[in-house]
Amino acid sequence: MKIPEKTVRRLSLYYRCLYFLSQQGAYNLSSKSLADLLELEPAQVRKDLSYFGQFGKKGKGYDVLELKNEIAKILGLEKGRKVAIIGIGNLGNALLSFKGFEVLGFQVVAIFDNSPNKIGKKYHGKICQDISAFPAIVRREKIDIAILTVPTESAQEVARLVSNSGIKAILNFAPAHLNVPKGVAVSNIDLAVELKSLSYFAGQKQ
Amino acid sequence: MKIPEKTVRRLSLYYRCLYFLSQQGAYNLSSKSLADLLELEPAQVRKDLSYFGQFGKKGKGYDVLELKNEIAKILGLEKGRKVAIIGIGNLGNALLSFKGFEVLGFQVVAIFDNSPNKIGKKYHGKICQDISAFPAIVRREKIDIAILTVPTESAQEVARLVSNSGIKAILNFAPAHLNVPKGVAVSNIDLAVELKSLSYFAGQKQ
DNA sequence: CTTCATATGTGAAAATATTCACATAATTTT
DNA sequence: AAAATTATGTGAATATTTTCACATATGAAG
Repeated sequence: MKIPEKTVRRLSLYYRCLYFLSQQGAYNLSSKSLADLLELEPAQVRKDLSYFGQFGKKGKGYDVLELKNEIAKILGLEKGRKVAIIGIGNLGNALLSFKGFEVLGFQVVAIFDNSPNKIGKKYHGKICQDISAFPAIVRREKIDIAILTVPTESAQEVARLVSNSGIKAILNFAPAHLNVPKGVAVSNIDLAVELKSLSYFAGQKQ
Repeated sequence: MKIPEKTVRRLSLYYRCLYFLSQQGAYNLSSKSLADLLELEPAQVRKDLSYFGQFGKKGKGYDVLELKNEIAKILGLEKGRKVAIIGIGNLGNALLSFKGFEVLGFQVVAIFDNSPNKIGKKYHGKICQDISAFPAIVRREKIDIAILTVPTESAQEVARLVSNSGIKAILNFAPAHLNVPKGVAVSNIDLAVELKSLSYFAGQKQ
């Protein structure tokens, strides 16, 4: 069955809540209490989960830890996804310094650039590789996700290289629409889009 | 009329395309060519624009510069939105070093933190202010948008302070759901959500 | 053991969003 | 100047997503 992308995004949010709740020692919760935390409808939570199975108990609710683990399984988090960062500029470096990857279950196994000044140098303990070695290293290291922090001009070219290397998921920070083959998922993080949307709503509301 | 949020987000994408096209000297385009650039349907483009007026010419298409300016007007970009950054850690600093704000038509007019070590110090030419001065400075500087780069634990508290100061738009980088009064727009940029969604699709596709 | 309260899972209904298809008009071609 | 081509704007149709509402099951209380 085709799962709505919004459902998948909400699963990440559910996971975050369940993670915090489990840390706080909660062991049971209802779709209503989870929904309340995220300002959603209880039915939405139940419908989202129902795409993947039956995880609750009637009259009782969900076991926090169990549901958290089920969602981790659905999202493929228990596999310990391997990530590559391409483009070691300001943003790439900032991401490298981000300690949260491990906690999230992601592992940065390789970093790439095309600048001779950077190739071979160490950044946060990792040696920057030549982007031309990308396809080989993807295969060797079994990389799952590529994070693109390259200049806008080269984003499309790099996206093609990445797709051709067999990567199925790209997180793109460049403000550009990437054309990729069917079967490759692209998420875009675009500060400009967020700010402009907010600008609209700032003018609108009230 | 209530405009779909997805429409507003697409307007930002249209704007970006139009900006590039105008730089390349293009002066006219059809809904089809704009749609092709973003892998959308032409009817989608026309419908999105139709919420705000009639900007095209039958048999001809749209004037690139004119449409770009119309969208800027719709999004409130010609007003030169004023932005504050709250939380001058790694991420806040990285954003401060981002040169793109001005190009986007946004202006960082104030930066805030609550740490005595940071208050009064200069970061990228701007003096870090005490967060407790936020409400007064918002009013004085007429700030439109607050960017939150604070730790997850304090995000909700800061969001409340920000909302109470009359801010109508928040860009939140903390991995937390913010409860804000109706009328305040929140956009979330959450690396974890993006990575987890991609993890799902990386497992799925092919 | 029976009743009451709680809460899931899910078809059906409602609400939203997208796409179709066409009347209309501008432009180009012959 | 007529015909052909192009392309908008928009109601209607379709598709998708969300919400409702209820049958069903569990646990607690009396």
